[in-house]
Amino acid sequence: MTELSKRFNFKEIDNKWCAHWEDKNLFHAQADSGKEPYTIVIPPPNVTGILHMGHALNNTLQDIIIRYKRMRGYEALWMPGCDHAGIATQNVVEKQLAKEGKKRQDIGREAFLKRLWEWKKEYGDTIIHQLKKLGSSCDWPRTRFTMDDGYSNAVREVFVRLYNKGLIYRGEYIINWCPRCHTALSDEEAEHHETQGNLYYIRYPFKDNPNESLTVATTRPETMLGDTAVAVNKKDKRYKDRIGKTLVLPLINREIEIINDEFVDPEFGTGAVKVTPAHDPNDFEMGKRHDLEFINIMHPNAVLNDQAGDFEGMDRFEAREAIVEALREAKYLEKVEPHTHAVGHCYRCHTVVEPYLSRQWFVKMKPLAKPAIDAVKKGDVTFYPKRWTKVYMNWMENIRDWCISRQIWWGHRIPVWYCDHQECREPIVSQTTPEKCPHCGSANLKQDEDVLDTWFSSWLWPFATLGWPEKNKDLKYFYPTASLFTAPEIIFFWVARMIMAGIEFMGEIPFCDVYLHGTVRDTKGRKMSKSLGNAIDPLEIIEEYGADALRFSLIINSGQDLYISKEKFEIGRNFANKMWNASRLILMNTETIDPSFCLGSTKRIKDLDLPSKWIISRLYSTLKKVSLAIEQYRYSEAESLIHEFFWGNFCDWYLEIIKDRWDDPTIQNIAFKILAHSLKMIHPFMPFVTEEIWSQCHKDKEAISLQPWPSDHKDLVDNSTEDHMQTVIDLVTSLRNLRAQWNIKPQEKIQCHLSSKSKKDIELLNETESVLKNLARIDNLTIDKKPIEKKDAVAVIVGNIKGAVPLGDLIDVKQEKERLLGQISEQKKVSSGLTNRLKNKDFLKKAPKEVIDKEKVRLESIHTKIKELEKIISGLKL
RNA sequence: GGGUGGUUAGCUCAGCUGGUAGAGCGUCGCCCUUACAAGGCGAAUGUCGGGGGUUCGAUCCCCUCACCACCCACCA
Repeated sequence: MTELSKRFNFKEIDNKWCAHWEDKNLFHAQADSGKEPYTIVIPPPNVTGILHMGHALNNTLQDIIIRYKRMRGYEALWMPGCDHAGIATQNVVEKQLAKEGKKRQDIGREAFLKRLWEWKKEYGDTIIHQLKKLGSSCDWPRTRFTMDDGYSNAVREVFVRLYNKGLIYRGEYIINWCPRCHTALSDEEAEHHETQGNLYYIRYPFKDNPNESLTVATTRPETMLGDTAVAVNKKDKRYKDRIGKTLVLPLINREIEIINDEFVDPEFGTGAVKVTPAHDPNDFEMGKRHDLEFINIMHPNAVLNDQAGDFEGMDRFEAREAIVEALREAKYLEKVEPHTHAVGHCYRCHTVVEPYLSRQWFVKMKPLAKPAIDAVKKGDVTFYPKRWTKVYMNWMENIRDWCISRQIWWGHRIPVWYCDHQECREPIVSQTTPEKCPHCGSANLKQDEDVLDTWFSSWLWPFATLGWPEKNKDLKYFYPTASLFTAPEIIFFWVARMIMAGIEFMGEIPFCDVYLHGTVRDTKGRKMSKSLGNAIDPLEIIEEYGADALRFSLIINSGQDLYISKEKFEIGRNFANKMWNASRLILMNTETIDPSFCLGSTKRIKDLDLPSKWIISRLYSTLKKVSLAIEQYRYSEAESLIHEFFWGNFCDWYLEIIKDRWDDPTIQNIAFKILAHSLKMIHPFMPFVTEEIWSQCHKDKEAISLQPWPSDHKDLVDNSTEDHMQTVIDLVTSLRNLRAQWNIKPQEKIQCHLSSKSKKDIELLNETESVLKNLARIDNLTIDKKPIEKKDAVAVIVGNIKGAVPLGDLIDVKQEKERLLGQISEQKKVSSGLTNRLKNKDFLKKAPKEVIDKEKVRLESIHTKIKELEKIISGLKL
């Protein structure tokens, strides 16, 4: 038929099909198709840079299911897009700017945003391009961005709705402040790392008796400058009568009171806590409880301010050392102990965050969390693997309010305006830019400078991408989505919040299944990252091995976390090449293909030879298992099944067996059809090779991407056929082993007599005579019911060929008998154990029915096995 | 401090409801047999982390210990 090149030239093919799919807009899904919808939304990659291996994995998983569902006849929509990634993207552009020696303030908000949009254009396009190279079958014309016009509209709508519902409020609280990014961070954005620090013990002298003092312990001594009390627990006998006394704060001589608070743990440190309400979340709470003064000692860049006395102008860590030194000199420092504790770091720039008092916008989360907890409890949303349910629940049940304002420029500006009139205190919260103040009518309004947390837009992704708040047919048809594929890292950031938003704004969960995949790591188990320099660039792998190889290799390794090195991609490359060459063989030998030929014609099946029946049965049993595995998100297993079938069964055995039978049109048709079905089955995993081969052998047909998934044929799955063929395979293997053991050259043929006691076996041997001859390279094969003499044979197989005993010499019947007797006594032991159990009343009472039935079946099978063995023994001739 | 996952062949991992251990890579033989050397055929290698328990039988279930990894947490 067609001449294909000897090696699979993936570069050419990848590009060809990439372009083809896009030109034909093959993956566009429409609301009025009349089919059942199947929707997934992409976890929008950040426009910070290029795709990494984690994205490759994530998107391959999604592409597999969406291609599969499309072939299954669903109106399959995969919504693509990117996330503006507020702080992250602003950071990279600021870095770029820094190279020119500028700060964002130097060029102003407008110019800075312009640069960000330029960046977004470039990197957004790159990311989409890379997704395409990976083979992702997204609905490209629908591509969305979390800051495009319609989307911004959705964000404002949500803000206004929540505000009006009383779920958004503004307040002064301790938040996580990144002194480098100059912005508030949510609790989730502060990453806690175990850090080696010190516990400093400091003496605070009493006012009325400076010779006496009370010792407090702290990890951040510099915050003492903002202390406005010392707290002890009244249950603590040591300090009970000190409550209410006054201390003098060293270095700055402020008078502070000793207060009682339940929070204090007498066991920790000295049992006395310095209270810094403006610089610690717990102290903040205590400060409110006791009406203490809040003294802010730092500028937003973590440099000490005028409250710091002599230390003004020092950076916080510089000040720490200086203060410790000063305390030491003044003999206030009692001791320093090493102490490891969890310190919060900015998730974007890894700067140590500072608990900082600041006025921010928050979302009240408890009311939103409740229905989202119920949805998971009820099973409306299911996590895969199951264990993540607990992680989700744990967070949701202890959820805290969400700080959503960020002091950066890149993002959705908070839709709040303030009137410059002193009396108009109420902020004006509005969908659209208000003309004038509703209270005083002044047109002098100023919009809030801050922008919203990135996730405040991302959490709307499943419906905002479909046009919400507009009520259109897309939204109605495609929402809710079916499944979400993402990394466990963002279960709180994103997954949980999407569930809450979906229920709150759509009245319905946003997705039914959440599949959390592993993290891609290097072979040492470290996370792949640019900064570590251990990242493997997916594009490089695509260049070197092909997109199919990348996809296949990633998925087959994807049970848990993936430990990836470059060599791991060979398995995919080799498999793609194998498919290519098997197809080449078939295409070279199939001149006369009957287009109406169908594997499923039962009439013909009966007359086929064993290997053909076998490969058809194997195809359909594999197909069934693969479908099930895909539906259950067990993709690596699906690939193993495919690999085993296509390579291990079809190529290694079937194609070898039919090698000299290509002139038979039935054989041609079978081989061709098996290939065609295999291509369909493999297509979701390796779209490029399969598309190319398909196009080579189905010139008149549409792309394989649009072909229906092969239908099930339960009637063609035949276990006994598979068993029989397995017997033949075992026999051939045994004979091959013998050849190897005896050092018989491959070219050399051997003579062989085969014999069996079983009539069925003899039939099987007769039926597969040519297979045996060819594959085991046997000349003069004779099949005899009787054991034969040594001088006539090189290999003798006696007994039931299922447990064939290949021997170079005439079989030692005595030895064989002993072996079998051993087996029998082993089986009898088990049988008596089982019998005892089945008589045991306790067991019968306690065990569930299925267990008892299973044991009964088991016992029965043991009995028949014993009988079989006995039969074989009686048949052994001495 | 709480939680989760892991510990199986030299390496990376399968092993779904308990029944005498599997794959890929690597290693070692023999083959350039015209689909494929990115290939074929064959071989070797495991007290299934330690200890205990349940069972006729445990890699699998229960307890316990050890180690590794990750997540969460306001003990200053």
